Amino acid sequence: MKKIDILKKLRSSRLRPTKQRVEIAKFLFEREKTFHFTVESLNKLLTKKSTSKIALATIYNTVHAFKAAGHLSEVEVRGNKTYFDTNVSNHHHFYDSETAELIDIDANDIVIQKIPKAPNGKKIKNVEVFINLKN
Amino acid sequence: MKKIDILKKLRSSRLRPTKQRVEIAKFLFEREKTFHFTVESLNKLLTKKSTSKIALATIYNTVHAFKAAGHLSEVEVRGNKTYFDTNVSNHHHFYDSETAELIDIDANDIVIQKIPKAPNGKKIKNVEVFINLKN
DNA sequence: AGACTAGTTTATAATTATTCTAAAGTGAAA
DNA sequence: TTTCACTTTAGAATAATTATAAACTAGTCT
Ligand SMILES: [Mn+2]
Ligand SMILES: [Mn+2]
Ligand SMILES: [Zn+2]
Ligand SMILES: [Zn+2]
Repeated sequence: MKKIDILKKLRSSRLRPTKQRVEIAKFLFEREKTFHFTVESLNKLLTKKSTSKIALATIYNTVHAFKAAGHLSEVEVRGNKTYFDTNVSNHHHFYDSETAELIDIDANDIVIQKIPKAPNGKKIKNVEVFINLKN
Repeated sequence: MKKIDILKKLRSSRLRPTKQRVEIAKFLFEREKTFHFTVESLNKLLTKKSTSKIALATIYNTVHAFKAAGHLSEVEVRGNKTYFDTNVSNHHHFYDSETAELIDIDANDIVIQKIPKAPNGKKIKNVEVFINLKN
């Protein structure tokens, strides 16, 4: 994804392409593979990479704005930190608790044969599978 | 589960059956159905139910001790609070984000037909399925 | 360009969940 | 009963996140 696309991406979701947002968006979206991160880890990586430092509150704001715009998804894993995911399609995860690392599993690589019906008055929104790993 | 069993349960895991532990254990384990809770919700329910109040730190200590002893499991759900579960067998969950409620799904009620193999050098510890609900 | 304004960033304070500390209390072994 | 390792407790500390409010800025309007 090139810079012009980053600007389009931001503008199309009514997010002003500020210096900070562009820098964060480039870091997050200009890559081939899915990126899983916490606000803390993103902050560290951005600090290392760039000269201008972005306030932690801005990283929180930006990540939440990107999530609200559908550019990021939130992943639930064990622990008290919130994980985000640049892969916003329906997919699953390996979770390696040794390294606290997530690895994507394509939705097609897991086939569920039997599934219970939703409780009365409720519908199934989506199904998430976590495969916990050990050594 | 009767009181005598509670005492056995505690003693068998080398946990002294103190007044607080017995009270919490009775509240958690003397019930038919699975109970899902956070430390905060447990604290509120215990405060409402009982006359003697138990310190929050004790509830944290006790819940962690019960978990370490295998009497409780921890469930990962969206949100920043840790959820615990009196069902320690391998099972799955519905998650109702409207009510922040978990509902058990028996392991046999979900059959997975196709599953990817674990990354190199890793093994599959277990598979957890979350079925997110909507109205 | 210059002024305007709503949206944004930032440092800092506040909040929430959880863990730590260390002093007082207690179960149970001897 | 005495003893002591284990437990409880109030309160402090830490960690993650959100709120506040003042300063800044992108885009619009002349
Ligand atoms: Mn969580
Ligand atoms: Mn937290
Ligand atoms: Zn992912
Ligand atoms: Zn359960």
